[in-house]
Amino acid sequence: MSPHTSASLKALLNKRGFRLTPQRQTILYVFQTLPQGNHLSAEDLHQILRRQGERISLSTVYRTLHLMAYMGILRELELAEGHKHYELNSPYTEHHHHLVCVQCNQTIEFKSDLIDRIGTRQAEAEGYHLLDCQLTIYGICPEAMQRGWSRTLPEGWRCSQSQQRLQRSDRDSDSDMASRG
Amino acid sequence: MSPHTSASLKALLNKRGFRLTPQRQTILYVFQTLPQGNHLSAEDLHQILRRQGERISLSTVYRTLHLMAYMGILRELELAEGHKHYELNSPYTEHHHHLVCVQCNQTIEFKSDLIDRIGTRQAEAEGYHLLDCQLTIYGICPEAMQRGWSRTLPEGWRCSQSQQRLQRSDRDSDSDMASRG
DNA sequence: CATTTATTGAAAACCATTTTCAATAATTCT
DNA sequence: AGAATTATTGAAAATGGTTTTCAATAAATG
Ligand SMILES: [Mn+2]
Ligand SMILES: [Mn+2]
Ligand SMILES: [Zn+2]
Ligand SMILES: [Zn+2]
Repeated sequence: MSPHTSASLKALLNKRGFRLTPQRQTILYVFQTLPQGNHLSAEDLHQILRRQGERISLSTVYRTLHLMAYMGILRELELAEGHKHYELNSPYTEHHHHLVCVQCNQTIEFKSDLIDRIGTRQAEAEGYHLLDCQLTIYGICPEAMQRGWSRTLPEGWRCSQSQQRLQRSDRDSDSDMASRG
Repeated sequence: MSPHTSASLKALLNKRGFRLTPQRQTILYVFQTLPQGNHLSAEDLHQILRRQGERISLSTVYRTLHLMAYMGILRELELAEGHKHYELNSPYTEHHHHLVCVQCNQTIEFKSDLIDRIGTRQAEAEGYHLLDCQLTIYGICPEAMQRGWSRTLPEGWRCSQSQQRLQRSDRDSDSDMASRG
């Protein structure tokens, strides 16, 4: 599907009583020209904007992200600890899922119609109006493992979600765990 | 698989240099006796504890949640805006996924070996050490829709993530959007 | 062009979570 | 068992991402 033009964005906004502002146009443009596979936090976006000479306040960045996620233009993702990430939503970008390293936050995208179908079916089955479905796989990337990241999980464990940030006292055995995401 | 006893928990902790404390035992017990399908935030857990007469500080609650998630005893979930939720992890609870209403936060669990298999395969394919994979489906529950929650997404849209909390000014058309998760 | 009212930026407020630090207590070591 | 070691705790302060406030500005509408 074709990306939004100023006109189509304006129409979309006005239809709901919102207004087209230069700030919103600029922010959408950042996402539209962002290489596939990039995911921006509010702070990321704010940095990019000021690097481009735009002077859009952080408040407006947050407000615009919310607005566009609400309108379905952006998709909100929980990829890292502490802050959300955003990307263009389908159908402007193909719907996909994420595999993310809890150590270094490297993120790999992958598609799966099967998962999308399961998500759709499940929502239907419960009478829900589907908004989004995202399979997020958490793991440790090969590089992080080489870098000495070990996790001996209790025997029998099949799937266990990791956590950064334990107490300071963990420097010995799991030294890099204390690092911030 | 059998749940943790004080002894097995102690062994698990000591193996990594952690210690068994009454607080940790108590917190694990709360999760073990929690009805399937319940998901606790740090604050939830803290409330339950003090209702039970236990006087465990909120700091310790947070620390214990992190520790147990790190050890794979608990699973960390992103079900609502603003705070994480925790539940017993597999294999003590069967691995499953979630369908959640972005309006009222009602959460429905469902199993899917197919998804688990896709997650496992995908992690393997990239050489990742798998920690967890969770399909989270966001939608609007039937009750919320009846309650007048509408969302006309742009035509062609297939999957779009919703957002609470827009500007104050949205009271008119989407009045209940401003409510907190 | 005038009117209405959504939007913006700057600063302050918020609030879930984390950290600090001194006191306490679980483990380990005689 | 008792002493030594050091992980853990609670209370309070700090943090940091996000939200709100509010007066000024500027889209939209007619
Ligand atoms: Mn993506
Ligand atoms: Mn669950
Ligand atoms: Zn990594
Ligand atoms: Zn609902």
